Amino acid sequence: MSEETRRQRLREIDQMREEGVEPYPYRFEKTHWAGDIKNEFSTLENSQTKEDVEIRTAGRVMALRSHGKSSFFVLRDDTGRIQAYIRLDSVGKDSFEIFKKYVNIGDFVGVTGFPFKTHTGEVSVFAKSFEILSKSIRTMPEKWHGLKDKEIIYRQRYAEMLSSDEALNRFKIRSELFRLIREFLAQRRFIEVDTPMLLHLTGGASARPFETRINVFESQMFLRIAEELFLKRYLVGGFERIFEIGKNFRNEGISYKHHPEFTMMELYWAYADYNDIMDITEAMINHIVENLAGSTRISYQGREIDFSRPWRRVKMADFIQDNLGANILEDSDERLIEVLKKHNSEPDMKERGHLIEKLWDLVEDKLVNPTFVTEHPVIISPLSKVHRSDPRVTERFELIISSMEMANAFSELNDPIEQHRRFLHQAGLREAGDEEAQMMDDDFLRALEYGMPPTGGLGIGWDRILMLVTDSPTIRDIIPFPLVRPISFEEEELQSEEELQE
RNA sequence: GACUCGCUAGCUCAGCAGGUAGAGCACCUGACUUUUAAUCAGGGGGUCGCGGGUUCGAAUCCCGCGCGAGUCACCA
Repeated sequence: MSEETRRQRLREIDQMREEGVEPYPYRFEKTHWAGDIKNEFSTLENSQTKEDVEIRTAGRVMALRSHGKSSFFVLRDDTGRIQAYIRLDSVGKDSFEIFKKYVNIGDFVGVTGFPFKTHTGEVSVFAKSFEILSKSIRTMPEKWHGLKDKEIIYRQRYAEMLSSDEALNRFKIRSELFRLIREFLAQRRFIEVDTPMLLHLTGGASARPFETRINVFESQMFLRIAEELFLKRYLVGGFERIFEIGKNFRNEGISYKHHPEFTMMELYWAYADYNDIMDITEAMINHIVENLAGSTRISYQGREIDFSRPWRRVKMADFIQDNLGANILEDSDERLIEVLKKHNSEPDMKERGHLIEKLWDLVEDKLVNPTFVTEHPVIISPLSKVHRSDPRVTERFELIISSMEMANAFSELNDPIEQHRRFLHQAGLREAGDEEAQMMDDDFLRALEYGMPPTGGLGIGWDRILMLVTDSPTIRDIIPFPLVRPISFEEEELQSEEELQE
């Protein structure tokens, strides 16, 4: 990495200090944000000044247009960009010299002055004084094309954020999403709780966990793959409407819709069933999409998705029957395998639940608009109640949007004897080599034996909803700091350190 | 994991009949007191992803590796 500019900056910083200009001061009293200034003074006439208003704003210098005895520069903060104007006769010769000599694109600068509109009608700040707040020693990405290299974008997300307003906004939307959820649920008497991520055994979902070790107990531990089993313990304890938003970790593949660390929300609602959960899911996602995208009809990767209610509901067995001609409730295993093979899908295991999952995968991509797929067979739903009028299936639904599973919910199984039986079946699968089968959780069963109210439960992968709302083609675009293969910048960093030691 | 494509200055890219590397932005110097991709003049900056091979000579051709992107397969 040859970095002439960086070396120049380091020299400049020394020089600044010699001249008594601190490159990294402690504080700036900021009274106005870029977006606010633009809004508040948009009604000024061209060339009009408002000298009675004092503005103190700060941000990163994104553009610098120097004209000898004056300069225009653009400051960017997390509300937008605002142009500032500085001139020799307003800040004085010494100060102006410092500006010319030391302010570069990329630096943080604070400005004190008053609002005005330029001849060409841009709301700006007329600087009466300025302060360098933090010197940057690396060059910014190109101002017009920005960063395009995906590798840099993912590995140095800060570089994308600081150079792309679109990126900054994308992650502001992420934050806004979680604010909206909390607001929505608080209005309905749901309270936010938390559960452990570090566990002695995992459960609540079918997935391979990350393994780690704890030194004090000298024992193996797992990162959680779901919040479910602990949130239900809250219900046993007496909580009625709870939710948790947090990370889950699954030691499986990475794809445009899978990321090993992802943000899941689970919600449990005592005295409700899966029909109630369907209603609240529909209402909540509808509410969030409308607020974030401005409409319940959005365009995702060139395809329209319509969130207007009510959403389509199809029974899993019917949908597979209609599309593949297989009956997952009645047909023999052999018949299911036959159908799978006909569609070039080779089952890894002959276990019936696995066959059903594979069949489902074949038809999932037919669903674009929000669709509730309901009544999954008991065999693939170890934590949900048997359907009240059909013992072959459960009171369960998954929400599919744009071929992605967005939510999974059911009338929660609260019969401890039945739950024990289901765990035994899962344990059998595990012994037969299914690494994703659930583990027997005796403490959870003990909790159920104390009694858990009838409950509707829900899990939503909000990252995927966020993909839709921001029209992002991959989940990595909406995870601020996605997982990347560790390597490659060692050399670069080593060199940087050597330079610093000079 | 398989296949396809990519990796050249800090960033965005050009250069590939094999002849020793270029532009724009950014940076430095100078001019310029309402510009907005400011303008004008001049200048510095590269182990062409890494390693090996072919060749008098490789950014360019061949092989291996690394990292990334896309498609497919699998788990939310």
